[in-house]
Amino acid sequence: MELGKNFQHNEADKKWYAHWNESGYFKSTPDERPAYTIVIPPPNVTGVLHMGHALNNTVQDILIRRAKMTGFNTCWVPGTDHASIATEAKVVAMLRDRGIDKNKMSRDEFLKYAWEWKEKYGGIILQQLGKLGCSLDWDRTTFTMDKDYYAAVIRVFVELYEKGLIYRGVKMINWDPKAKTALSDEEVIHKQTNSKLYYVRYKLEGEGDEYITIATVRPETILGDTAVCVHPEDERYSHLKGRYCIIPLVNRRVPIIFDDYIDKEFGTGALKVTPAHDINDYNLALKHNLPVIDTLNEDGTMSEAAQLYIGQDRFAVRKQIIEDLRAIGSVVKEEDYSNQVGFSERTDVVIEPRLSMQWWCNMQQMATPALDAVMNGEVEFYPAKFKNTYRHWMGNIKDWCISRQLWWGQRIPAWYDSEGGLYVANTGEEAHRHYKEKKPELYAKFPELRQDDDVLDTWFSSWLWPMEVFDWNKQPVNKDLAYYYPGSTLVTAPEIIFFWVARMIMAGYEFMGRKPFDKVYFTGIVRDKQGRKMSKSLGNSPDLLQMIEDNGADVVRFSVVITSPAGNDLLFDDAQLEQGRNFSNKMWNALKLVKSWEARCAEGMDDANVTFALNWMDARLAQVSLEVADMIKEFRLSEGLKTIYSLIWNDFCSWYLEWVKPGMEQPISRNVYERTVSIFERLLELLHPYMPFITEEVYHILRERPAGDDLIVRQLETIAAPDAAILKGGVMLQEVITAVRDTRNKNLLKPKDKIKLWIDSADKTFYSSVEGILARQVNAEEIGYTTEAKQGCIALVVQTDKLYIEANAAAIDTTVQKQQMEKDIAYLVGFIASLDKKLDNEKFVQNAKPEVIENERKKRADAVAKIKTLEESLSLL
RNA sequence: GGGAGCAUAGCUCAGCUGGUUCAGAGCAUCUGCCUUACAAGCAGAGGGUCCGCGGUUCGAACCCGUGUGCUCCCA
Repeated sequence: MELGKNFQHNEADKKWYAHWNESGYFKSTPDERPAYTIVIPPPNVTGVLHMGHALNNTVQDILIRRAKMTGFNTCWVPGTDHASIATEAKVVAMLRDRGIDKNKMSRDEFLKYAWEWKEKYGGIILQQLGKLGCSLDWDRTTFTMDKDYYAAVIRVFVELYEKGLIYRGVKMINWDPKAKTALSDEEVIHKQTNSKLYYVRYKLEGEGDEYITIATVRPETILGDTAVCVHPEDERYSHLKGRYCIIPLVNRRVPIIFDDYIDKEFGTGALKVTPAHDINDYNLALKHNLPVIDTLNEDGTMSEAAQLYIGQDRFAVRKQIIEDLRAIGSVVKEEDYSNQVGFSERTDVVIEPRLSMQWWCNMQQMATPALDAVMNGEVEFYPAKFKNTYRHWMGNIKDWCISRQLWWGQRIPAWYDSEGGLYVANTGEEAHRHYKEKKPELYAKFPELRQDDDVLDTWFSSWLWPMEVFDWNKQPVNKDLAYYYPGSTLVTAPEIIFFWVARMIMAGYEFMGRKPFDKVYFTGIVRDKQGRKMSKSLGNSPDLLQMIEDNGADVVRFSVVITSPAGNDLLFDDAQLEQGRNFSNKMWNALKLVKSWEARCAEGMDDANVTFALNWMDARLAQVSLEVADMIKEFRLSEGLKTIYSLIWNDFCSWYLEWVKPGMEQPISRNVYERTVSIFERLLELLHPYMPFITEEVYHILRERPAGDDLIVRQLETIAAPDAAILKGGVMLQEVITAVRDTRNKNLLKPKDKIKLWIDSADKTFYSSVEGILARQVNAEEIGYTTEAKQGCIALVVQTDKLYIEANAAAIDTTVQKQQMEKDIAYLVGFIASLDKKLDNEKFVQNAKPEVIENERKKRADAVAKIKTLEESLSLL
């Protein structure tokens, strides 16, 4: 079979993904094996694959594939969430493009369009995950607005309402004027912003020209001021007790009030109080019984109540009002000021604190078991540092605002009668029944109920994900749920620890009575080369699909994982793609080499000269397999990949293949060939979870295979501890080869110049076992043994063995060699001195553990022996 | 303002319970090679005040304190 110059990823990716999928390898049904379950963090239905997804899902796929190869029945559940705000915005935009105004259509009409949009675009991101190689059980694909899922969300709402944990109330909420909905605290992003602090004077009521000056960054809210507040102990203002001042422009008379909430140092020490637009001011208003004037409309324009600028945007008014205030001489001064401003996570507009009637979920009770579970390790966090973050949030948990003024989402199952009476129920019929029972007379007159217009926060549905993907609501006791729940590992980004992780844990305990997953692995954030977070607005996120197209999924996976230490941020750089490409190429070439031997196999050859290589490679494989198993267990995936990379490139390609490689046109022993192929297969096994496509392709080219013999489902053998002596021998052999090569280089011997190598060592057995390998690797035509110094040779020392290179004397220049040896001796002398200092120190000998002392003595003895060897060799040069 | 984390080679990071085979890896750099799978390669090399200061200890990259710089989360 003729192999191409390179691995052709485009064909192989497509071919193998289809093969795996069609062979049912991604599917899972409960059986007697242990389950390994991952529920995907459902990507937003409006989303397209970006670097964050690539990292997150590559990690999950690695865990799943590895588990698959180690005896688990793996189930990775795909799906998407409906993303209320984002999707509704998309649909509104789509309608606008078609010349349709959302405000002029009914809820049902709008939802029809929304579903149309979802059917058309909602599956894109899942297909893209397939391109990345994700081994998802597609038959289990779930959407948070599926009929059954919808019902589950409603049921949970009703249950929590009946338990008294959900209630309706007026509070200060975060208002998104663009999406025109309330948001939870978690959906507000605080950013440091450069603002202006304006000092504005309010005239005091009464005769004369007395003023009080306040400082504000939001002068447009002046129109809603209903008091000015100062600290009771502030001497500057103590004379103002009982006085009133006049709000400029609107000429409203408001009291000067006193409260120790005020920070005397900030601004002028006098605070304008705008109860409708600031939570702290609102609290003051409650305490001091002040009126509340809401001067903003839902879209962020000024309301009728503002009296001025009605219908104008809040930011335009901010500029205008300052000019107008300046015109009447009310602006005292302005200064630059840096403050934290809240922005909407979804629409990126500035959030308005707003008093509003919303639905709330009291989290206090649910938080307790969820907090305990993480603190006592029942749910394990990796890295553990996130336990702190979690504890902090859970310990100060606030009620969750769960209603959204949108149409796309689960509509709140609350109905109102004409008197405002409230009925919460799973269905409209049920609500009517309650109504009829409770108020038969009213019912007789007005049987109609009006359902609440709002929908629930998307996270109020996705917190049920780990259980509802297994059909919890419809069949609370079912085989899948019993088998797959709790999930093994949740892989997600730390930024949604509160949004989602914490709430899933709460929901798990509240509704299942059990945790939703055993472990949570938090990946890092993907950043660009300069360390900036990748984002649409910065435009620094590469086109991932193009990247997969150009490089193949394996290379993208490689580059994403190789640089991503456990739980740390990932700095993505194109250089890593190159490294991955080179690695693929390396394996492809190794395949070509091994394949080229297939036709040259000879039976019954004497393998003695390469036995060491075979045994050593086995031992290295065992050693690395064990290391990698530990690393993956601890989510040190990047280290695992580095380790495998090095095993394949260095140990296998650079050493092993060179050691067993037959001479030009020479035959190779059948036994050596077969063992080489097996070793190659085992390397592919190790690498497969990281780079599934090329490994599967190479696996199949390596040998003819019966149907069903696919790498993806191969089971890893249990590994016995490697033979330490062979490993040590391998290191020694490599050291000798490197040292001889280096000496050749330093003495300006050409690669083609033949040498004779003389060895003076106590361990002749070892050298005879590697003689053939050694001779070829250093291009020696002969290897001999000696017990005395060889005159006229270049001497070198490896550990405590002496080696002599006999070569064409004319070419030899020993200057560099000599310098190196002198340096080595000097280093060792210093080393011995430091050891002596330590060993002569009584306190050390008294306090240190015996084995430590013993080790120091041994080091000293070795160093002494080595100096002796070096000196002898040096005297020859 | 509260909390968390980080600082080791030019870059990205390992370094588990303190003990000179522990100062490491990969990438990058330099030198020599078109050597019979691979120049997307091979062989070899150089490179660090382990952020500063103080302390604990026989011994500190590692533990404690402090300063500086950076990052993240919360308010």
